[in-house]
Amino acid sequence: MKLSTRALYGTKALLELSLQWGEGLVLLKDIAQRQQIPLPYLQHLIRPLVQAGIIKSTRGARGGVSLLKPPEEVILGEVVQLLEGSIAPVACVDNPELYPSSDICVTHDIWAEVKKAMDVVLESITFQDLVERQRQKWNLKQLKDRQKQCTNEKDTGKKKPKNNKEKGDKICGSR
Amino acid sequence: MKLSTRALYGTKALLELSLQWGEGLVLLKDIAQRQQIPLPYLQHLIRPLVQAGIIKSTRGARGGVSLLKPPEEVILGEVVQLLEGSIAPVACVDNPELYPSSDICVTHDIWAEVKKAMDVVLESITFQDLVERQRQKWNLKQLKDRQKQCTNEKDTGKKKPKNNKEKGDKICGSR
DNA sequence: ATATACTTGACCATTTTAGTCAACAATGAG
DNA sequence: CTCATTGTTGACTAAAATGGTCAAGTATAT
Repeated sequence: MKLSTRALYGTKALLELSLQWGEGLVLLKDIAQRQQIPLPYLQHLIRPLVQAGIIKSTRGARGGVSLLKPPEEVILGEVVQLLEGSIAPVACVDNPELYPSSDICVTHDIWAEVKKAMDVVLESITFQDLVERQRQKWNLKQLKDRQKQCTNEKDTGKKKPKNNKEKGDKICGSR
Repeated sequence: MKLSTRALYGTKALLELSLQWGEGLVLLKDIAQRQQIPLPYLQHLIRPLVQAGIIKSTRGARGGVSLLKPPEEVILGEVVQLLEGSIAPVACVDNPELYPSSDICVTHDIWAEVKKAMDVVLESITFQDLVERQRQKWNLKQLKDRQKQCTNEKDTGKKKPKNNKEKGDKICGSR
């Protein structure tokens, strides 16, 4: 029941784009570096998103990619569907007509319920939600770091604003 | 996000055993035939269930397998876990400590929510539930078949009780 | 003894995954 | 115009996972 790296990387890439919504084009190279995704792989995996009209891409010098719609209109469920295909635990949940015994098979119903539960979550989340959650996380972390600093330095009054670039971290979800 | 055939087959096998709870030992051969599972494969895949103490097995003539606990005490979630391993969409959901960036990664939180939603469903279902659902399905089907028969035969009064063996059907979930 | 059933370990073909590489096409800057 | 830049496309591939099979072994009832 694992998601492929496509869905994981793709979601992260879209989160990057969402965070920079309204700031023009973003280089795939930069996304790849920030999210630790092999560039040539990223170039391939975003294809479905471009074709579905979620991402706009511009070639050539000063080119790049960007969201085509505001983050609040991009549904996580739709994105995962595009990157991963159906998240149904079994194929017969998607098209029961191909499986004659689906209508008398109780396990079929169960897997359909599992899929439904996942859908409820994925369809309820937009990339704007992700953006807000991310910013909140950063704020929390900043706060915690500052507190730690204060206790360490016995409250010297020095203020070191923390920068948001998180480089070199092992990416959660990569294998 | 597909389940492996192990989880699918294993669940079906346990459903068979649950349906025959209290009726002594069941032959793997019979389960394999009824659920269209290759016998040697079935023999392997139920191993974790035996080791976990969900299934009891007896070798030799007049041997077979059976449930060790009543179906209402066998949780679907536990079974899937045993057959499939964790259903977490990404490994870092299970052990965030291995992934340093988990605490600042919003996508991590999302996949954790997805897993939680699946867990709620899977942990709430016992094999007794499956048994009851299955029997209800059979009853419904019987009813429908009888109605169809009546309209076809212009109510001749003839009663052909339908047998429950569903042979030759393509199994839902098999690839 | 022997037929019956589950057990165990080794093995294997196919498919999927996670990429890489190279050639190409479009675009802007100088 | 041309050249560096940046995304596009298709072919290719190593490694892992999947979905089994096969054979030898062990326990049990008759």
